[in-house]
Amino acid sequence: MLPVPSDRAVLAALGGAGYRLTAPRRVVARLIAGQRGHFTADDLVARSRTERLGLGRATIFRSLDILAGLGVVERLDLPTGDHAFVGCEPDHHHHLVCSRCGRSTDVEDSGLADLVADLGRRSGYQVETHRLELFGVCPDCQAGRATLKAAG
Amino acid sequence: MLPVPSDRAVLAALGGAGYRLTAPRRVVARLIAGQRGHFTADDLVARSRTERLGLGRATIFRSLDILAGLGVVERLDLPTGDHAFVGCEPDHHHHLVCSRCGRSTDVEDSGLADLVADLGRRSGYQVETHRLELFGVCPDCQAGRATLKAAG
DNA sequence: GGTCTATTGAGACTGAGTCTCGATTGGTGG
DNA sequence: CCACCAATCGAGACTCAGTCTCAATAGACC
Repeated sequence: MLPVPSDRAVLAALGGAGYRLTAPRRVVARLIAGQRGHFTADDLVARSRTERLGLGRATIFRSLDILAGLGVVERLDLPTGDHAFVGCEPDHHHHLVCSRCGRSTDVEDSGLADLVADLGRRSGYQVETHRLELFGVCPDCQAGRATLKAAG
Repeated sequence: MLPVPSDRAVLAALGGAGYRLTAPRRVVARLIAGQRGHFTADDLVARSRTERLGLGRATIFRSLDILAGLGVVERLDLPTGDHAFVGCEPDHHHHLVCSRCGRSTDVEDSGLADLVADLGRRSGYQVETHRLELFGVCPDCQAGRATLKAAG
């Protein structure tokens, strides 16, 4: 149940939206598919450098921008203040992020929608968007089966 | 019901925690107390400059750091990705932020704690912290009584 | 294969936030 | 009221994420 999209899924999303399937974008897709948990733009830049993939800094940021727009990855604000991304399914949901290994799990809205509607009603605000982020320790890490953040 | 702490409250929090009540910190307290909605560190830097308050950049960042630690202000991640702060009461709660005027309202946990506990139970995660941010249009702005973000 | 336009990469640039370090000052004891 | 000393300050250098520009490149479609 890893929320990591395959590189094919990433490319399909790009193609479906009318973006060109360029060589650099294929590489980015592969990098994202290789991420187990959340990752920063700079993680990808670093991998691109160490693995001599030849991706430009700007290209990585641009690609992530597009993919975030398509909902293939989602922006995440870590408690540290860092900006990160996670690969995910493109519908509205929230993230439960492991503070140890970085792996994240999608969480469906369940009762939250009601709660948000209720808060809106009581406050008089016309709520447009909301964001719920949960941070904790995943079952594997609790069990000591610590899966490292580093990906293949 | 503005969640803006008075400058006295800010100073009391500092003093109570053993921090010195220096002249620059009094100025920062006054600036924060004068903010109606959320504000960035740079907003304060800018006001300090235009009003010739003589605050150093580092001092403002340091003060905000301390105050965030004390719970007098809270860090906020705007949907734009910017980092901002809001003055607030120092207990656990969440923010409902007006996307038009920037004013924010504290929201108590109500049903959220249960929801979070439930999500934790179902996912197997041991949830440590969570963050809920709501963005929408406040009653005043809906009514056209647009209160500008700029403060006194 | 040729064309046309989206895309790319290098690198300059911006702006937030941090760090250093000598100068200053609040708070306390005398 | 004054002196003392650690906490704090400000200036400015620095770092690092993210953006922008622009000439060169390369998908997609014919």
